[in-house]
Amino acid sequence: MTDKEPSKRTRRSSGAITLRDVAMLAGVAPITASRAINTPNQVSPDVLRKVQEAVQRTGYVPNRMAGGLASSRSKLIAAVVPSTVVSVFMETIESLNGSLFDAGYQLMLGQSGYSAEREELLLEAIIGRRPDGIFLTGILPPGKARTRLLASGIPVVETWDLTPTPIDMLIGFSHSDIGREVAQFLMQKGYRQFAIVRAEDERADRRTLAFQDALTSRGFTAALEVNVGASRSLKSGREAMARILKERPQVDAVFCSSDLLALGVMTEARARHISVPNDIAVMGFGDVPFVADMVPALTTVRINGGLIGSQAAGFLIDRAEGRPVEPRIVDVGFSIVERESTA
Amino acid sequence: MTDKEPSKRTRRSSGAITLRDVAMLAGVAPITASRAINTPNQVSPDVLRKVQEAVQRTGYVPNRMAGGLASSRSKLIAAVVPSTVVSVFMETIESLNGSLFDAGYQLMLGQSGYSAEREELLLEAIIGRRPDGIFLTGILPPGKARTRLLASGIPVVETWDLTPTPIDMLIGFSHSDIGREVAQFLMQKGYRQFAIVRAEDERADRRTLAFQDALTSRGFTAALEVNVGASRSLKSGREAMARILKERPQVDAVFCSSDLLALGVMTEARARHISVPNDIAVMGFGDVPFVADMVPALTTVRINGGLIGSQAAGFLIDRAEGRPVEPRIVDVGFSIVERESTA
DNA sequence: AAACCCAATGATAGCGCTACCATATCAAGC
DNA sequence: GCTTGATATGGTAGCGCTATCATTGGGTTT
Repeated sequence: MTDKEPSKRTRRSSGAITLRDVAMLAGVAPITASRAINTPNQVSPDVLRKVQEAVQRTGYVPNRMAGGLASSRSKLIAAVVPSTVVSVFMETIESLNGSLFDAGYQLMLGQSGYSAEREELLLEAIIGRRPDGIFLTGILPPGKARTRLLASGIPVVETWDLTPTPIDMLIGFSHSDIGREVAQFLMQKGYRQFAIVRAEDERADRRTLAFQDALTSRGFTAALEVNVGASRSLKSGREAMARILKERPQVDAVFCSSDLLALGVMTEARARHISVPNDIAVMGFGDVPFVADMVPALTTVRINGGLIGSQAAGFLIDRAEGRPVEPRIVDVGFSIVERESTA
Repeated sequence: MTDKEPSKRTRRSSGAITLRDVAMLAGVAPITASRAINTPNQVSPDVLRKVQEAVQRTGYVPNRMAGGLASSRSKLIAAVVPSTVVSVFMETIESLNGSLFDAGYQLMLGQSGYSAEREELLLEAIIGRRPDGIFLTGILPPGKARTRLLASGIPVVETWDLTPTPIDMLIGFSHSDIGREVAQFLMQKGYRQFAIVRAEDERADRRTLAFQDALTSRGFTAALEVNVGASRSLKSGREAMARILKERPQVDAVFCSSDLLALGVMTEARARHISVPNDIAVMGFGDVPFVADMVPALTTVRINGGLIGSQAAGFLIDRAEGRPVEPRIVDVGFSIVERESTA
């Protein structure tokens, strides 16, 4: 019970093994132990061995908070995803996380889509961690958040969209192009009367607009537009289909804002013994894994979400390590996957 | 170009506004500014106002790495989720993240399910951040990782399962109970010949075992078991159904390891003009949002994933803030949601 | 042989914050 | 008046690590 005995765990110290302990055990200075761990080719084989042994023996795990503070490099990347469980983004996040992990970075998750006040808190929480980069699902419109982010100086990738004025870096695709090309695809297939089922969402706006433009500029009647609001559920797809059949029964092709909505449209059609694609064609957006194997298999727009994630990781890591990224805007494009729901 | 001018951004310093800057502007000591920000009721109204003004004017955001290092409290929680995109867990993660955020904690994401070597690296990465708690999707079997985690002293919640020997805290439900109750439910409905479609997964094992036990103990023939391996896709559900129809066409009820597999089974049935539930009943597991609105609507086992997440957040926060958690094992149960796919 | 270089190691001084202890002030209690 | 105690503020010393600048002791070079 003497004070001499250094009883480790005080209120101040966490009591965990530190670099100092390892260095002592290995008989070298702390800084040398640090080098042995972080830049092993800067130390002699002998020192390396001794330090590695000490690490093994003690179970030492470097404290990344301390390291980050000292080096101003947190090795953390923050990702902001919408709060609605949209599995389309999962592929991206997974691939992002995987690529980051391989490079020794960790992912911190933030959810957007609540109140403006919470959005502000989220930004604060993110900046407070001093991440080496920020991944945004979508693009950030001008406003306080954007200004704040810009001021923070942290590298940012916006994704899933294209704009000539990104905050910093951008990896996405053109929603207008999608709207136009889907319209062209359907017209070319011989469909004449269109409907569009869409969520309340700025990107869906642009797809819709381009879709309509392509239609009317070729002399077609504008598509019947059904806005399902915030809910992107299968159920809203069914309800939308019911409305389409009531308001404009002659419709022969429906373009949906998401695969789930398309699934709802097909479900409602089936419930009413309307054949897809014989009576009506259906297209989705997203190409979630299971739509390929449904009956009928869904024709949809495929986005390579994994590519967006890994590419974003690459950009963010490059910037974090001081390498410039050029060009900063990448269009990963999209593809129309033709299956059975369009004949 | 004089050295006198403190040109801020050196290689050493990040150049960002620090607490010191804020304190100077407010005319108080750094420690007082710290209190004004973190424990405002410990300072006078006058000081509070001055500090808040200074924070506003400078756009100061506290550096959480520095704070964490000084206080040994990172306000970080690490969550480990399986790498396969399984949307069942998303609800949990979202709710976990939301609850944590409200309490001022951030979520760090780690993906498991790769190699053992990567698992080790993941654990290292997590411990290196000194999180105040760790959330595990599933339970951790005895082994190096478990030992390591235990040794780290970090509070851990395991979830989605029940075991009498958790690492620390546990929030889950009994897979055996599910297998048994589903069997009882189906038997009581009058079904006689069963099949079970399952993924290669230890938890599915236990559901299957209990399902079979319940069957045979009541004198029924054991269910035909189709193991779809690691792939939980709709496609494997279809293939499984094809096998069932070939190997044991008299089957009148199929219990699936996931809703997606059930969807596959129903899809294959429909493709072959076999009616669900008239010719064959189908049950899923998970109750993902859209299965309620399909035709026929899927009877399934519902897990309250959101509850698991918020409950876990509560536990972790309590422990992080020094409050004991008792009891440490919580069974959140499950419910069988009866819909149209079982008549 | 003097000058130089380079690889390996170490000492020092922070990074930006908070725990801990010290001090100052003032009202209440006797 | 003097102790007591509560409240408000400040000083100091780290948290565990790395940037930066020495220092050492061989080799090379001409």
